[in-house]
Amino acid sequence: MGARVGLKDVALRAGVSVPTASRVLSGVQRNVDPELALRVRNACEELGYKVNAAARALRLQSTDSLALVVPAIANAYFAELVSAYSRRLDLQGKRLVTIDTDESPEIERRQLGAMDRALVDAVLVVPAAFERSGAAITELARSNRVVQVDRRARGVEAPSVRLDNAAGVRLLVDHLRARGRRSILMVDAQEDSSSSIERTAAFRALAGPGDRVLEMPSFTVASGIDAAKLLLADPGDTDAIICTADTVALGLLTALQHMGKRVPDDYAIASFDGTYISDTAAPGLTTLGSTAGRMVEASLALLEDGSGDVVLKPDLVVRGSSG
Amino acid sequence: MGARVGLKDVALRAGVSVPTASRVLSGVQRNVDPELALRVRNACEELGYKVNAAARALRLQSTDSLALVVPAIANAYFAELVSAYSRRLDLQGKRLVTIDTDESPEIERRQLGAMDRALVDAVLVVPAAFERSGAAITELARSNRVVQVDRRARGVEAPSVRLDNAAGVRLLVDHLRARGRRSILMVDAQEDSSSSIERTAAFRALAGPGDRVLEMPSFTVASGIDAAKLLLADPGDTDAIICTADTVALGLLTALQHMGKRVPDDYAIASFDGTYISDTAAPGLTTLGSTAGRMVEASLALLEDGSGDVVLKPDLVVRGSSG
DNA sequence: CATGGCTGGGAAAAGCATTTCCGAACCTAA
DNA sequence: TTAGGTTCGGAAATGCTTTTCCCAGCCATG
Repeated sequence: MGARVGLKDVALRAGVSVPTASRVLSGVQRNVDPELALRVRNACEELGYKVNAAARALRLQSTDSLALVVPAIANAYFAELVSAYSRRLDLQGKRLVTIDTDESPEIERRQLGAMDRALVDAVLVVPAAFERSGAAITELARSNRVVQVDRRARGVEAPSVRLDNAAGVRLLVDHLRARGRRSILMVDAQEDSSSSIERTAAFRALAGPGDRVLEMPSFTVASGIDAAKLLLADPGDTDAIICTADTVALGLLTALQHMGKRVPDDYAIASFDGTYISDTAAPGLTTLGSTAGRMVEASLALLEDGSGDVVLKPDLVVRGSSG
Repeated sequence: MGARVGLKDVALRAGVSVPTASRVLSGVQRNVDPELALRVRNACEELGYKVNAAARALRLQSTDSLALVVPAIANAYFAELVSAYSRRLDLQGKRLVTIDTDESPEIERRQLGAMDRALVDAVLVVPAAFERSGAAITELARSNRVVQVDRRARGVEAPSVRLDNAAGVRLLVDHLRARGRRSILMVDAQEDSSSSIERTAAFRALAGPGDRVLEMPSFTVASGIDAAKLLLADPGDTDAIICTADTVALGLLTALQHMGKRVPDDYAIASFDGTYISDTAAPGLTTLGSTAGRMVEASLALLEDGSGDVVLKPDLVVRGSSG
């Protein structure tokens, strides 16, 4: 709405030159008479002037915003990641724009393709798939700074921050075995993602004869409920469960309880993300600690200094679900 | 990274003029020789050309993206709203950027202030607070198209889409009373928001002597758990509970069950949002049906045609939690 | 052969803010 | 009074794409 007002309109109204008005508004190359500065600011107010972000971005080759591309905002783990970035960047006076790819490499490709260096200064991306996300990310990395967060994609040069998933699996498996569990079921989802690939591979490497893996379609509470039904339909010797996401663990936990099973007595449960869910479930979920804060810091540092991968060591948070 | 390649570099390499290259890439004002078009496209490929979004936005006065400003992405209700918009706009070839204000009018003000017409074509905003969000939204509406979604702010002219909260409250209260419940507790949060104001007001207008309202700080599972503790510390005659958010209802439901109460026998529970949570909880939560889809459609229609408010009629979805 | 109708090229403007260059004006200190 | 410093204004360049204007070819049809 409204007649577009440009900086020259402001300058005209304030009775100053355009360079002077610009000096007043956008920092300082030279001192400006406070009287003139006031007139400029008043003129802005009266005319409702807002700097044109596109023109500014074009000239400055920078916006003060970063993009965060996540596969599923409805997953509590990513929602917490978004919040962590958002709060952190707000403190720096930067903005975060979040984009949801719905775990689809096609949507991801379209979104990344539209995101060149002009709209955001950098892109933090959680690749949807290990195999099929690489091309679009590599392409984007030609024209923009990119950091892969939490997951990565094959063949991409852009730096990454991620959890040491193998170490995480080891921590959980060792913990459950130390609690006397003999037969562990890993409930995973989104098996195309790098984190799932790493976790299931690590689990299989450690697994004994009674251990098995169950793949679900998505990281949702509903998947957890379905997993509980599948488990009880074919219980085997299973006495412990590792979920690769808190949302799945929550569904599994409540479904098992409603089907008359006791946790941790009948089934010990442990999970990966350390979201609010693990704290609020009853009993509390044994998980790996939340890495959101460290991921945020590490990825922002990578944006500054450049290359290399950061692999975060997990730590174990023991709660009631594992006995 | 890489030397910036502009359209003129592409034109040079393809051996055509800049206008011709532009014609090939960005639609059609005139027919172009297929042979030339191919040369242009090859040149783009070889040079890794990406159109500069800032320059394009500056010239065209439009980007193909909308902003959605939500108060708390971690709230399942808003997460589902984000997903719904995201999928819907992807079909139209548009992009959605999501911004989280953490329920803070200050963060909201900063974010909205930076969002002028150049970066996004329109802004869909869920105002954090009824009283304190108005100024920033009105200001933004001077230079950009704005629609208020789900909540609204006092004194803002921008059109809005929202639920008929009074009707929703009536539906839930009547349902619980029809099930024989005499004494209803409404558990609310984020009381500064317009939806909370409307819901609590409608509830108080219908309330009898045994009915009461409990205000919690946030729409989280943790708040639901805390509410359960508060309730059991002062049970009164309460035999039914209305939660103004599914996340709160989930925490409340599981906490009550773990404290030895039966749902719906001891407490009937009903909730507002119709998120996946209401489906997956056990027992299922009686709620109002999800309005995400209708909100998305109505708000996008408002962006096209202009003004007026849309108030959506709620419908009741009965599940096990209310008996 | 001539007139239209296409299509491509070159030049240029528009979109808007930022920044530099230089000249003009003014003030202070020697 | 003069040399030196400070500050503002005007003009112009830069960032890049899109679009218009007009001219020059080329083919086809009358």
